[in-house]
Amino acid sequence: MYRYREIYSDIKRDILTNHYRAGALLPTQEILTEKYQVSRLTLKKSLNLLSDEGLVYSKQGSGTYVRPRMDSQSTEMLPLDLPVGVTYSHRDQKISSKLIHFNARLPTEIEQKNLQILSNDPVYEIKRVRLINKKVYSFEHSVMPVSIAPIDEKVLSGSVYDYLGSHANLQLTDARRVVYAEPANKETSQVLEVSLDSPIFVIDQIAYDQKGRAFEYSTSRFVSNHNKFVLDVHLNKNN
Amino acid sequence: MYRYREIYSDIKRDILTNHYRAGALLPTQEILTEKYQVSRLTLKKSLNLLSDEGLVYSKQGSGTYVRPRMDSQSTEMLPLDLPVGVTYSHRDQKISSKLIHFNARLPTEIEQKNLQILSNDPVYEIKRVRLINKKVYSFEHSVMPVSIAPIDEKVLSGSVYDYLGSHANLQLTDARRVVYAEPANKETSQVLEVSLDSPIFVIDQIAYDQKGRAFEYSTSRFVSNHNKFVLDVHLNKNN
DNA sequence: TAGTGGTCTAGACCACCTG
DNA sequence: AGGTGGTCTAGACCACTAC
Repeated sequence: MYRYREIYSDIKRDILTNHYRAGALLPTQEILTEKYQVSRLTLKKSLNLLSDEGLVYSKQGSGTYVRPRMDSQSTEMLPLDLPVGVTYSHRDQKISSKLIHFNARLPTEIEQKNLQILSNDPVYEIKRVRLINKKVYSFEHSVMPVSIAPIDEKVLSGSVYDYLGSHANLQLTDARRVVYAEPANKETSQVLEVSLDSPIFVIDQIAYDQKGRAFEYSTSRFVSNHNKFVLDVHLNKNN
Repeated sequence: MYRYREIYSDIKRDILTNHYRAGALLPTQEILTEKYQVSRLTLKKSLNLLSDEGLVYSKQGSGTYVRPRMDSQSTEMLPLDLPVGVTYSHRDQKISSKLIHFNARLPTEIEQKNLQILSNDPVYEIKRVRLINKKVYSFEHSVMPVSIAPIDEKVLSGSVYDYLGSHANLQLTDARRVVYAEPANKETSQVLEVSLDSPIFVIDQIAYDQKGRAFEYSTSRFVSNHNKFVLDVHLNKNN
């Protein structure tokens, strides 16, 4: 592994274990370069990572300070800046999927636009209910160009992202998410087992792979109040 | 201005104006260092900024590629990773506030925890309706320690963040946001002029200043469907 | 005035991709 | 094997803060 990553992890651990106290000054960059036996630039790269994460902030001419830590996020909340795929979020829980609908068809105009495909490029349409410990969790409607990779019902019982990673050398690296609230329609209320018109939290997502191709357009619906999403925002990045 | 920022802007402009086409290779770092007459490290810093923004991606041993551009976001959507303050989002629209409630009191337990204050540190409690072009837009309930800065009704007619920036040398640099959907209660439905139990999009926010102090705890409620929020996610940062 | 962080250089070596 | 990007160094100068 890289040196600046090691140093980053080392200092981060020292902060999280209160070895460096909140609000206190970190040692000067000169002292830290001696401690870790690296050049100042390498050390600075480590500090920049910490700064991007919001753990420290530097003031020119003064020093680098440890930020008071935000409360660690409650386990009930899911990070909004990670894949919606339940697989990644609840590692110790039993995730399963129930396939509601699976077929191929031609794309709608909106889908053509979002997936950057032509009107005669076929797409898969998939509707799944996601369950955690056999309890209904979300209702996911996704559309994927057939040209990306062949899909069958077996794949859909697990994580599609994992499958695409190992079989199509395709990784989710960027996503545009649009979030909003809406009343449950008939289908949603049935599937999520809530009453009609009750508030639903919706995440629309366009997923892009490492080369910037849009490969999935999906809408995920969550029962309100059961599910909250957390997002840590860092403005004023040094860059 | 810094050199790496200039180069970053220059290349970004070239990408956005299609001077460098989507999917195409950028010139090699060596050629670019000659073009801009800088060291490779400086150039690399510029490319890293572009990479963090998702405009390009680099493959070791191969080159740096221009990512196909995502659709520019619709004007109807507000970015979720910028201050909720309407002021920043709708620059060309007429923003106003209607003060519903303003007082000082002692904090609840939750507020003590979120704002990292003691039970006898007084807080301001503010309820405002935000309007765009005189149309109801959001209902904002915020709590702020009195110790941060003196507030009066005049300040509350404009942007509190602007006021804190100029009068208390305090800048919003980090925030933790929790988003979810809920049914409108009596107060919310009255203020936002919607029916009881209709879906409301909620953003809870803890705002931190440049030194990591929590200075505001707020809940903003938006009428569903009128308001959608967009978030661009970039995973796999090089770091 | 002294000390600190921010930027920048020229050059080196390594890891990876493509012929 | 050659070319590319990723990392790292030692040293320099500048900008800002604090005293």
